[in-house]
Amino acid sequence: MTIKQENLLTIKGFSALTGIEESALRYWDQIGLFRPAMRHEDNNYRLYTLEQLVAVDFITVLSSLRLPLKTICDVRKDRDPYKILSLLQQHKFKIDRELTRLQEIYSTIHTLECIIRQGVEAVPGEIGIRHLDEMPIIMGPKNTYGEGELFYRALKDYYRQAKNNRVNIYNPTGGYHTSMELFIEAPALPQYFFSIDLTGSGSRPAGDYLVGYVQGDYGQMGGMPQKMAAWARENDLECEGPVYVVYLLDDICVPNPAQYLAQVSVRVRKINKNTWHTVSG
Amino acid sequence: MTIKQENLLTIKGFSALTGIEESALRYWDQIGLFRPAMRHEDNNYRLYTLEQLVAVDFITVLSSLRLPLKTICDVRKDRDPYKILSLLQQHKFKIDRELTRLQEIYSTIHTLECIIRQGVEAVPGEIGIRHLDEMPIIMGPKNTYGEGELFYRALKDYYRQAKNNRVNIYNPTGGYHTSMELFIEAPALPQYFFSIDLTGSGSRPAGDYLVGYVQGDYGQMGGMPQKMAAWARENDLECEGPVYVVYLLDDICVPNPAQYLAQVSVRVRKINKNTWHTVSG
DNA sequence: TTGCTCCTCACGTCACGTGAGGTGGC
DNA sequence: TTGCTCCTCACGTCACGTGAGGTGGC
Repeated sequence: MTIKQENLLTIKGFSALTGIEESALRYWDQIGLFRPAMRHEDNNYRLYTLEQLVAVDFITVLSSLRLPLKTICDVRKDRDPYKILSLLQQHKFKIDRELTRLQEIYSTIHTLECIIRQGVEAVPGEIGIRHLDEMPIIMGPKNTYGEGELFYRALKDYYRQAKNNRVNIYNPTGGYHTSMELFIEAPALPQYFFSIDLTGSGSRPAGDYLVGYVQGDYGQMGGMPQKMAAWARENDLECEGPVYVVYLLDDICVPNPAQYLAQVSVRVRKINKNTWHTVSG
Repeated sequence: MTIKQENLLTIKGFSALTGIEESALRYWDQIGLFRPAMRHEDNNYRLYTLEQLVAVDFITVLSSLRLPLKTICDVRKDRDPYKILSLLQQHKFKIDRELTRLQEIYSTIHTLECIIRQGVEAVPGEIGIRHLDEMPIIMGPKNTYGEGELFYRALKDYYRQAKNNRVNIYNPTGGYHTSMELFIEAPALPQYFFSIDLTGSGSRPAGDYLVGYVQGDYGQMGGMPQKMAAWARENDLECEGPVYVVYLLDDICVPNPAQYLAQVSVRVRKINKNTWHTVSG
């Protein structure tokens, strides 16, 4: 099959047809990954043929997943169908892992969006009854506190074990206090930490919660625990089950820790027939 | 909240906890993206706090999709909840596009694997009846040939329109001849080109085909068209419908065009009650 | 003194991107 | 001469990675 001028493409035409930048084509030529079929005798222009499109496709598919050009180069220099098959197999595994990772990140971003949106809607200091949707979580191990200030050691332990258990460390973290009494006693020292994660087996169940919003740095609950307990009593409610603390706004959104915003939530039970005061909006 | 030695992490500890390399942490410090909470008074060591884990998470999530560190830097310098929300929104779009792209590549690789596997199993020169599964394809426009050697112009047109129509150009391409007669007449000039693509609306239907395997460069069919026609006649078969030519082995797998391998397939119909000779294996 | 962790500074890497200065045919 | 496409060569870029040479406390 003789090659005629008509079937030859200059670098510009070949670039337009493949979508590969001219600079990339020159670089590929330089490192020996992919060379033009020939050079023009007079002006040394690079001349490509249409058959070469197949090779370009192959290179772009492999490099699309950050396979180093050096590796692609080696593969192409000494290729046979079996080598290519095994390479493609490995590549499929890589793509699978990448897909999983991206889906995790997507889910994390989605969770983060929901949390921040709640954060911008919340009024600091407000206390009331609110319906909360189910929030899937992954619980960490029980925290052990010895002397004061060991909150951070517990958090460190939590992060460490999360990494060991391959829990997605990017997910927002919350504090879990086993009861309102313990929360009042030590509002900065939760008995557990948890990650908000769609794949979590645990959850904060959907339902009506007594919810309070507190502005301030991590663990700075001000008088919120007492205020919430008082609010419950005044409304003939009894707190039951655990207290969840989730930071809706933190370093991600606001540079100043004094403007962090936490959501405190705990389930309540009527203890007589008075009506509830419900927060509007 | 006073910071005690106990809550401070040296670069090694912080690196271990976050999984970020020490060199990356130093680089982030250098460009002002993420600085340690303080330096040790005596030895100038970088000292990180556990609160800083949140910021690291945020940075890694954003940079995981190749958002430039400069952009992340700018965002963090002047952040508020609404800006972060809009950034996350954009980021979700980016992830969506990336997911789609990866799924396309996965599917292309899968198709390529199937084709190459058929290529290594095929015996060059062999002709016989074979069951072929359905092959989804996207047809290109009708090729127009004027004078000789215009095969490449047609292929170029096909690629161009494929790009314009956002057909995944990475997919293996085949030739489509509208009838056995036309294939015999001009075996190197198919009336159409097509892409093998799972999302294609067209297809080569599943069924028993008369299949021939030809070794050689693109369009070099040797005597295969005539041989297949003869084979059909000898076995009291009549070719019907289009002839598909797919290169199972080409530049991707073998460096020498003389060793390319094409599969030619065409549907056949019995014209009397003689039994068929079926290829083994 | 040895071993360890940290420091800064400089240079390398990867896959190009971007001029700078020059060529060749209309 | 002008405009256009191509060339080579050199240097820049991005996000680090990798020593080289030095410090500080046990």
